[in-house]
Amino acid sequence: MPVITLPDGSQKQFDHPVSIQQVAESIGPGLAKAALAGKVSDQVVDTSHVIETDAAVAIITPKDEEGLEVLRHSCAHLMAQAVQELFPSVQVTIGPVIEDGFYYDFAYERAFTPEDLEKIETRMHEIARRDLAVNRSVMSRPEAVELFKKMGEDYKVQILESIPTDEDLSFYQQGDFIDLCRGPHVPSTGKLQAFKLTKVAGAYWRGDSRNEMLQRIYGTCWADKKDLKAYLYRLEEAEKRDHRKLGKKFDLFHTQEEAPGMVFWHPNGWSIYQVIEQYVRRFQQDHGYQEIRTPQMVDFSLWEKSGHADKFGEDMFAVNSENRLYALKPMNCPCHVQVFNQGLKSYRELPIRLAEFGSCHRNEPSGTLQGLMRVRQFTQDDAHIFCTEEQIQEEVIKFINELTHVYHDFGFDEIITKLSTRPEKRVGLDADWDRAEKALADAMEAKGLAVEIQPGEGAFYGPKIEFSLKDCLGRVWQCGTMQVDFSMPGRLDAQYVAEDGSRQTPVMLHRAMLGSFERFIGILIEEFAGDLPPWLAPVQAVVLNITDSQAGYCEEVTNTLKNKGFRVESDLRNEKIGFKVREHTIQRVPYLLVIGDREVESGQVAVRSRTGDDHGAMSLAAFSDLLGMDIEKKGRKS
RNA sequence: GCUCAUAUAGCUCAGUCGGUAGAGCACUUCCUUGGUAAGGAAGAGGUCACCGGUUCAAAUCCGGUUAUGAGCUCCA
Repeated sequence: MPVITLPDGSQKQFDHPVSIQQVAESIGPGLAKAALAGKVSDQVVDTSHVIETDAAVAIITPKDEEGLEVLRHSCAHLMAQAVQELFPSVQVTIGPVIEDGFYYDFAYERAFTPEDLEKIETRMHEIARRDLAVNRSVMSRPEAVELFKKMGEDYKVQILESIPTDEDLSFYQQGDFIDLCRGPHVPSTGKLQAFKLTKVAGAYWRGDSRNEMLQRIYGTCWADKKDLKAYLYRLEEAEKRDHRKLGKKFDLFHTQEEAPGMVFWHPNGWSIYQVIEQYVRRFQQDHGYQEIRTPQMVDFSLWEKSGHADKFGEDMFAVNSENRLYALKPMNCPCHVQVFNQGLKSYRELPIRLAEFGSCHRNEPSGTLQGLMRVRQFTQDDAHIFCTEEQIQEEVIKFINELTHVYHDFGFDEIITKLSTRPEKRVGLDADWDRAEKALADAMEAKGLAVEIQPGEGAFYGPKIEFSLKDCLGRVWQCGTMQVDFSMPGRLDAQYVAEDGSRQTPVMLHRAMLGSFERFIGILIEEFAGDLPPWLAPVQAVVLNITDSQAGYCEEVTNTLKNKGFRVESDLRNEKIGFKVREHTIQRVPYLLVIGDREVESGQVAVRSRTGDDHGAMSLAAFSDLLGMDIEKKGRKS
């Protein structure tokens, strides 16, 4: 005789065991129709789940986050069923829910084409209209193995074999389609209405590149058609902010076939780059760093000594000259150790913080290149901090403070922070790894950051904190990093004289705030959709004349502002003012200064912003203050 | 690196059944001197990514290469 407690606190008593569906019906027909699943003591279950004892129960509908997940998961099954109906020889593997949708991996003798996707989607709608009941059943492992062997589903058999023998397995069947699945699922296929298949791509079986490649079909699924439409619209809008598109539109940079993964910066793009570099240079000077510059390429033996040749030798650009093998530096650390090694260092000097805007080359696999986000030549705002073990935590906390400040100046408040721990292939003693990981975790905790661990994702020489940002499509890119390294200083013979006169090996902290200028600028462009704040904008204001007669005054105004350090241009073309306003507005120039006879006479400028706001006529001094204040604010959202 | 897709004028794109390429914008010249998101006219501009094959004939069909895009793997 279960007593059901609902989320609003009300209770219902039943004199027999009840299913979630029955509970929903007892509340109302609308809810019964909308019910996708239930929640019993925080566990999501099918609507057919029967409750026998007192419990807290919630009915899950498409409006709930969990409901959406159930829909998406069921949609993956719906797709698998459609694919098997259309392509009977296909083998199904796995089909999980992802952000905004789902995918399912299939093994098939050929790749699916865009036309196949259309057919599959059409078939999915047909199956949904059949409104097949989705039934859960339980089998023992041997039964399940036999079933899938009979069906010729070799991949499913492999999955089953990796599940412990004693566990009972749940299955979901809709029509002729049956799949191994933990569930829960919608009660019937008719609940699936608003979905769309978005793309097909290859994916390795079990995520291992040594395995065969499967066909992965991605789809999206929503509570209703309105939400689906809104999602597709959001995607379209996001694509308009793509830094590669905006890079062309604003004439920032280009790449070309002769230099894959390397950037040709145009004047506008280089202006952004320079402003950022000067900002970071100044910031680091103010925070105890010394800037250095090290060679672009060094003898291969140094990379052998540092351990990089061993792990990344293939991915370095080699330069063979006069019978000597060099490598373009793929990173700056070994070079920084060389600078540290010059002269005898005392413990009194530590920490020593050496910074370099280091240009690096890495021969990244061709398929991984992506706009400015993943390139073969990039420049890091790199620095290495040589310190004692006792100083690690303080330095890490100092760095987190600095990074947060800098990101805030660029308008980023949402930083994804993760701790990556020891990988399988690594150098150094486990005891060192223990201490290094702890030092980073402790510093994160001290700064109130959630310590989310990515096991095995650390560098081969040490663990790291990763600071990541999202691009316009929500893809996460690592930017900042803080890495503890107990091994490289020793390998490269770095030493200092300790208090007791003994020689000690310093700890080296590798850190970058922005990561690479290329990636950071790419994200910056997408974050602001090209509307860069005035302190970063390549051109901060354009001075426009109405007719030729004001040309002289316009140039005077432009020069005055340039002399104050602003980035200002004049546009004296023989075009109508509306045309010029439109052009520079599209180019997202923060301010337009319009000058006609009225302004010449009063010695003022008429100020208009790129948002279309009319600031009216003002003196040049007043405009300088206005722009100056904007620049002072940086990217901060006021 | 792997799977799939794509590559036509500076940019965005069209190009049917295989018959030597087209639009808008941008560019150049001329007219226009106009007060806050497109004034008008004329002109120039392409070895259809590259290499090879099929064909009387290839932007178009086939193969390869390169680059780009999406996803996977990787990422010091």
